[in-house]
Amino acid sequence: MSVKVKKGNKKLSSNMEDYLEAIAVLKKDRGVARVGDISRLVNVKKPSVTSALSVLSGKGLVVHERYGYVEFTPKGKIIARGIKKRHDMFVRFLVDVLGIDSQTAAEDACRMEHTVSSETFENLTKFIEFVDTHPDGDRPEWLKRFDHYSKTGKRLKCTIKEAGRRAEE
Amino acid sequence: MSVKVKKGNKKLSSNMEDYLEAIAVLKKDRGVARVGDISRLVNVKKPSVTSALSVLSGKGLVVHERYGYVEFTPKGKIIARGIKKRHDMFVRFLVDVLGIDSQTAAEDACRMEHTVSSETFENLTKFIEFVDTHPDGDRPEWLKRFDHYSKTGKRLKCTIKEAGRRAEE
DNA sequence: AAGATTTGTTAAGCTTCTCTAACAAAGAAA
DNA sequence: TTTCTTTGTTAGAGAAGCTTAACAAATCTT
Repeated sequence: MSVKVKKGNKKLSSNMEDYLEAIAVLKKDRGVARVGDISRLVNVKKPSVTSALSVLSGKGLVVHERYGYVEFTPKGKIIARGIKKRHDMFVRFLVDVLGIDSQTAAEDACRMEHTVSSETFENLTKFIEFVDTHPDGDRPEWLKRFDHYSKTGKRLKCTIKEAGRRAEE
Repeated sequence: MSVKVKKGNKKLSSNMEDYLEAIAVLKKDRGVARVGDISRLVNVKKPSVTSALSVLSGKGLVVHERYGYVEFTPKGKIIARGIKKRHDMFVRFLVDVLGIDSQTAAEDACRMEHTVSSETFENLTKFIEFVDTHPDGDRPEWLKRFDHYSKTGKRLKCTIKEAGRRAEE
């Protein structure tokens, strides 16, 4: 016989993901997460936070007693960690590869992080790893070429060093 | 003295962008866009399309008379073109760079395309250009290295040709 | 042309998420 | 402790978008 209780096992909306993420950030930065801080971070009014918390609570992701701090359940903590991972990954891609300024990157990441399939997430992660763990020097040669292409619209046919020498002429 | 008519100049919601995009696709593929086809493409019921069309109509982006085909206004056509550009660019990135299968890439692109800032869009466009207009051969050497890294988790320290030779051993 | 089928619209209602206004609890200060 | 201030909650309402059910127009068939 089937269970009647709402399981709340559906996928989270991106709004709810935002709340979870904000809570994670606050707990990390200040130790505790309070309604007012969440509302500031997510950029909504406090009543919206209260109602979001009751939703998340219903899904078994946070614990929140009236007028108290917000805590994660173990399940909530795991999900929040996953969200943060995706977020950071996007920021890294936008900043490290595309050269977006970190302010804009953070904003874009906040929106993009809710939309990717796990395939894309995985491959993008690998891509960033590939870039960031590059052996020779901080930044791969080809990315330096991209930087140049991005700035000037022109391809470098030679190495950066040669280009540097030329530029000095 | 200020105009009282609703100008409808606000930014489009991503839902409305989806409708515009669907209309563009249909007009391109079949010459005309009808409510039923749009509803299938966007994956909503027909009444949702009808009401979306009245919104888009109110914003001066489409023309739609009862029981008739849907047409773009000049303004609508321009906007739809922009949306399609972003969409295609994402698909190219996901497929050409990350190696996502085109089915998943299309789905992801549909969601991601609504979320990027113009900075990110521009830089991502440049990045794709940089990749796709690579001079020597179809695919840049470093991307081949990424493909390998992605598949095996191991970096190639040598050229692909050498790796190929090794693999044959 | 008459009826049957397909296609589109209207009406009404639900869900999610937001807001403002008003109130209640907690904490700080007197 | 009584009052003031800050913080949080409740209630009520509204925007967007979606759905189903019922109806109307258009099109196809014969």
